[in-house]
Amino acid sequence: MGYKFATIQDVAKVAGVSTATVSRTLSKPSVVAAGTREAVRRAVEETGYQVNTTAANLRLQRTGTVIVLLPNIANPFFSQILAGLSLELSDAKYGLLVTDTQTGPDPDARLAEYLRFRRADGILLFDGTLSSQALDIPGRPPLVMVCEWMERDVPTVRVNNEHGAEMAVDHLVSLGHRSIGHVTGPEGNVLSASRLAGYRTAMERRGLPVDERWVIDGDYSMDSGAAAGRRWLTMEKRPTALFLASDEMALGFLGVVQAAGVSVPRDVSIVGFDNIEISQHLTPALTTIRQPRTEIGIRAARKLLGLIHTGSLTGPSEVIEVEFIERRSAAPPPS
Amino acid sequence: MGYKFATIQDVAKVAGVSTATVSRTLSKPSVVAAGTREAVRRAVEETGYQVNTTAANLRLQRTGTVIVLLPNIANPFFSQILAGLSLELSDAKYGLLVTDTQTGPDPDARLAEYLRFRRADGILLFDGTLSSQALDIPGRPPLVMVCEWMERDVPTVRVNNEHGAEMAVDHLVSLGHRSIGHVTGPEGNVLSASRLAGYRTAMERRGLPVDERWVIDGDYSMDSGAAAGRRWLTMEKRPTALFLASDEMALGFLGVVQAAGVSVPRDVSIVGFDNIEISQHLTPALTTIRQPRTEIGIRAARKLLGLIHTGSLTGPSEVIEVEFIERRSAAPPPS
DNA sequence: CTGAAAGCGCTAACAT
DNA sequence: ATGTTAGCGCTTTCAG
Repeated sequence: MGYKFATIQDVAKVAGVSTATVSRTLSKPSVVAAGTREAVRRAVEETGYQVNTTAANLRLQRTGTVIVLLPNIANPFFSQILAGLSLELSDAKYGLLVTDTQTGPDPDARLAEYLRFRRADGILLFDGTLSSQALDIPGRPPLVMVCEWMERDVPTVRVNNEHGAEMAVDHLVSLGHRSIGHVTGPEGNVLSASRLAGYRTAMERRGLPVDERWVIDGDYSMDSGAAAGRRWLTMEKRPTALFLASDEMALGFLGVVQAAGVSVPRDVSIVGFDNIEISQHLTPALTTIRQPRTEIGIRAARKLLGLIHTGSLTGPSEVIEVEFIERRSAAPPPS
Repeated sequence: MGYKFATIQDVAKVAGVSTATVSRTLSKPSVVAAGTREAVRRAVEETGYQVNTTAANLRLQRTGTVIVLLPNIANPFFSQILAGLSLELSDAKYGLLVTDTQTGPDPDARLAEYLRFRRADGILLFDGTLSSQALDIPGRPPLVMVCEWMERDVPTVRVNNEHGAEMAVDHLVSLGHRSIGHVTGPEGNVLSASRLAGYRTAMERRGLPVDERWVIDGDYSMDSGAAAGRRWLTMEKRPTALFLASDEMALGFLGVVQAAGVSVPRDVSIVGFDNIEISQHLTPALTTIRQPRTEIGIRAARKLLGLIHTGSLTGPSEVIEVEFIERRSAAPPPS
């Protein structure tokens, strides 16, 4: 505190020019004479001048920051996406304001509140539980939904969940499985729904019946995966393979059935979704569907920057492809 | 874009008072008459006024944001700390500007660059590789080092690593182990050093010799844990137990030795450090040392807010206690 | 090519 | 208790 930063005035004085010239030299060097430019450059050096972003932003009627609304900051799934975002946004000189919708009031109120006292130039929304009308705020900045989506013309960056699910099931089928179960994500979630849809589509396409008892409710968490494992153990007619809608659930499942003396993949095959970091280190290493998280972050950031630039609130959506990763948790069914 | 936000002038006009009164009503309501206060309140409602933080910050000579410098945003270990930070800082109406030191130039340059064009009111530093002189920037805001620390009077919030290591080793000793190995964190890191020191202290205190071949280099990653596992498998005189400086390494270790047909904890006992989320779901569930991450975040945020408030750059450091968590990966040695 | 000057929206002396 | 006013530091017309 108490330290006085050099201002553009100081630079102007030292360089013997006006503040306008200093400002121009810094933002559009081409329009000032080479000699002046050089004098300003020296003065900047001498004074140690650093632009005051707050003042510039006030003048330019912008904030220089982008808000990221996450359902839960603590979820590691988001951290890598965040890395991608950060990369792209800091290149564009935007700050990343991270907050989560879990603490405090509901997402709608949260978004409104956040917009209230901290205007941002753009919003990246990872929370699918936000209601459609929460977006009808006059003067709201452009927004991109990431991973989630809603019934509304909101620009979205997401992953091809259906295709991922189909690849998972196809793999199991090609190994010879005919009774294939599915552990779902939380109900009412578009991601869960599309993974489930992909599962059904693939089964149908291969002419395989789906026994509804094989479709087990989950919520992406390890605990729900463990519960699914206990459920599977008590079934009288167990499916020989399962596609689980998240790696975390696969982990929970694996722990429970292995503890019960079941061998994976000898006795049961499993395929997860996400390719979280631990998956490759499990025993057996988990066969899964990779979501390119850093790329999701980068693409989302670019899309938002584009909207900010053009000042538009709507735009096309992007679907990013997923990748099937074969490891050791799926094998032919026991004969 | 194009949308015009209500300003304090608009509110003043509607309420029939001056802008100063509006401002006062909003920040120090007690000093304005009840009637006026009510009129302003109504005018705010009517106009939909929201304070422009940028303007307020410019006027108040502050930025309203805190920078968080992480070595690697994508590391899930930090995400929960981030959640704690976010909680505390958003209560205090501070924004959280997250960036990582891994992308781009070295941490020193990174810090300098960040301070240059985006002044913050405070810094939370999680990167121990920053050099001491990088902090000697005139006018630099207060800074708190989190988890890491350095030879310098910088306020720090960290965890009692020595004690955690000692508890881990003590537990193994009390189970009857006498040959106990250690897999270290990366070299030159204060955390690694203090966990190693705790290990040596505990061994010495119990009168147990440390065979230097039992001290295996690691770097916290699963891969290095797996390497340690392979190393352990080839030893002619294997230690019956290991304390690993991170849960991730314990995971890697576990995968490798289990794949080789070794049973944990029957054939070898292991204790990790961190209590990452998966640890409780492993088979066997991992005995470990818990770091209270949310609390670390909260305490760090509070300390920084305190410094910002008092305008001081130095202050006492805090050490947060860790907790021993007994699960199933450690048992008496094979007889 | 450069300078003068207005003004972004707000807060805090200072005056009443 | 309230109003007047200066000014935070910057960018950008508009003149010259």
